[in-house]
Amino acid sequence: MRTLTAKPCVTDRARPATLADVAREAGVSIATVSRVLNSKLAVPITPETERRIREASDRLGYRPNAIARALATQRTHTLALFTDEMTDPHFAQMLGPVEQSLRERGYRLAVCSDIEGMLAEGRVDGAILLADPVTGPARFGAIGIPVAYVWSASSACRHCVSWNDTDGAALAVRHLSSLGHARIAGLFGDYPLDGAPPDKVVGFRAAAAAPGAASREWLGSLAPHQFENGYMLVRQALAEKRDWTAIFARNDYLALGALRALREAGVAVPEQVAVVGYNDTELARFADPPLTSVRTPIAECGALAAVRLVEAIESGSSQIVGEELSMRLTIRGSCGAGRTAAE
Amino acid sequence: MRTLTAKPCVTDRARPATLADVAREAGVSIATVSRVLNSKLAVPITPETERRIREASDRLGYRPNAIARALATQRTHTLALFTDEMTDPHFAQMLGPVEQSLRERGYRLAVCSDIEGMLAEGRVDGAILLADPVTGPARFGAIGIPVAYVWSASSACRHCVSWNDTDGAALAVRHLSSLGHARIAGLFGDYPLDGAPPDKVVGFRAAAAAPGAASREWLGSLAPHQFENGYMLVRQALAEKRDWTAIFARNDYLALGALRALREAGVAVPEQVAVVGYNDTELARFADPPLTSVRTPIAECGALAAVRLVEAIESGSSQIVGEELSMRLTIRGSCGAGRTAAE
DNA sequence: CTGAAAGCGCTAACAG
DNA sequence: CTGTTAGCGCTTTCAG
Repeated sequence: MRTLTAKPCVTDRARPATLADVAREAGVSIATVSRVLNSKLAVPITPETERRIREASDRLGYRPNAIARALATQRTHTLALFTDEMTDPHFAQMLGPVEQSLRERGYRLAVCSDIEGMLAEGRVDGAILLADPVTGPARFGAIGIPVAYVWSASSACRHCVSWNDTDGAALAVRHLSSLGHARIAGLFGDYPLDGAPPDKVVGFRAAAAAPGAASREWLGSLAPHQFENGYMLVRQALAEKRDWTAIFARNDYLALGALRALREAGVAVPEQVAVVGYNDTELARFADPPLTSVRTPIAECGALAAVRLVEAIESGSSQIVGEELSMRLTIRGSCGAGRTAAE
Repeated sequence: MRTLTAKPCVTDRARPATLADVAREAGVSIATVSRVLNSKLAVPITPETERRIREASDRLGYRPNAIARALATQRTHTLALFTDEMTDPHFAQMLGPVEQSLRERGYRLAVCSDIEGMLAEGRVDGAILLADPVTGPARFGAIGIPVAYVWSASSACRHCVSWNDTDGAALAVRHLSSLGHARIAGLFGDYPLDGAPPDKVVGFRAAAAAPGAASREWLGSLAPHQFENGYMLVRQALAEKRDWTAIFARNDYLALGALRALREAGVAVPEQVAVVGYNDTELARFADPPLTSVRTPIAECGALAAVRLVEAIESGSSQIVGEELSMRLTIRGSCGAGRTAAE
């Protein structure tokens, strides 16, 4: 019985073949084998020698040992991906693209929720950090390897491939305005009130401050989970006078909670109240009505960060050049676009 | 200004301190440093020597180089996690637990959608494969390192930490039966009709074949995406006589599509038709009505696979001992439990 | 064009 | 109790 993989593996001993094995088999030195098999052939090689080596290599099923190579070259061809939110659907959007982007360039991906260690242990050549580039350095310490932050940034910053939540919120609000909504509620739920307000709040306020507009914000934590919290906050708001016609939610969970509260109260979406969410997760797509949601370019940012990091590493520079990718709005049923003349 | 991380890093040179640096600084041999810092102190050390070494180590901010250690010990302390479905919410359930489980044991996680290479390059000590243990070996070839499959298996198999989709489907159907449903539809959508039917279909058929019961199956691909397909299939079924009172869907996407079609047709869930999904993803939790869904223990399987793999690696055995974890049903509103006397 | 030899940073006998 | 000495498997001068 043959195995179905291509790799011939005549020698079935446990230990995989090494350069020395191939060299012995081909009757040449280990240096020559290394040149033929791994260097870019900057050095000329006799065709006959090369043939013998390749044959021997195939026969033994030789595969270079990445660890040994890494030790010799001081390059692991591995990047770390750090996040606190391993199970967040927003994060899930980027994992695949990052891994693929790296693989295409001959790199591998190590994911970790504990970046300290990883970085100092020489296991990776660089790191993609899903973390705030402002507070990150204090948290991760001086990192000896190139890093790329992937995060929302109000202004493009040097090591960061970013999107802009201020823009994102404004995009949503302007869209609602263009649909005729003048009284828009911001559903923000719970966030630390000390310190500067989050970007989304800033963007919301700026865009909702248009002439003739009246905005309000729903804050606080009525329930531990975002969905329930959104539900409770909107329910509470519905108990009062409904002098608002649209809701902008800080994320899809809150928006879904709002949708639930509205339906329960018999308020039609989008006819009576329009709703826009944030992050454009799968939840938005399958909500009923389908949720219009602000789409962050997190996947594209991740892939771009990966590319930039590889470039930086291979060019020997210790910093990546940042870039801000633009936000988009995924329009579905919950905002009522397509039902009015506007936009 | 001080950095906020604990690691003192007095020497700000680019290259991190090595064992040799510490040895020189402490005036001892490199072997002694290695003993003090890394071995389990099986060998007794003079307290004074140890103190000097630890001081020197701290002063230089020494961190052992994982690559060099891996080369010397032939152990990378890294496991690979392979999956084809990097962005699947079902997969997302396991990523966090696996990473954490490994981290607690001093291992790291490399995710990859291309396992070949990874395995042969000596980068990892073992691999968790989200793949069918029956077809996997042919696909991945003879793998030289311990692997743990994580998958649904009809019968417990040696290298597999599994759950059982046959049981899962039966669990859902029996639950519906216990609620009084005798005519249950299986919403399976598209699956290859050559070869043996999928476990869920088998489980459905077995459980739905109870005396007095009448089951039917909705198959086919009316739309490319599962959600739309579920929607279309149910819509089509609704156009005919509705002689069924419950739907068991092969996954949450299909179930959500069903929910949409039912609502659109004015059929009340769960009053007129009960619906049960599969995988218990976030989508189920936030559906309206909240979707009762079969919960696979994929996260627990992943974590257990990680543990077993570490055990196998550290005990030198090349195979893990498999185990089957049991299925559960997460009961929410869509099945109508709690509204009837039954169960 | 090819081989010998010196590491990469660390571990693990083996002496002393 | 501590130091010396081989490697782990590969890359990379430097000779020839």
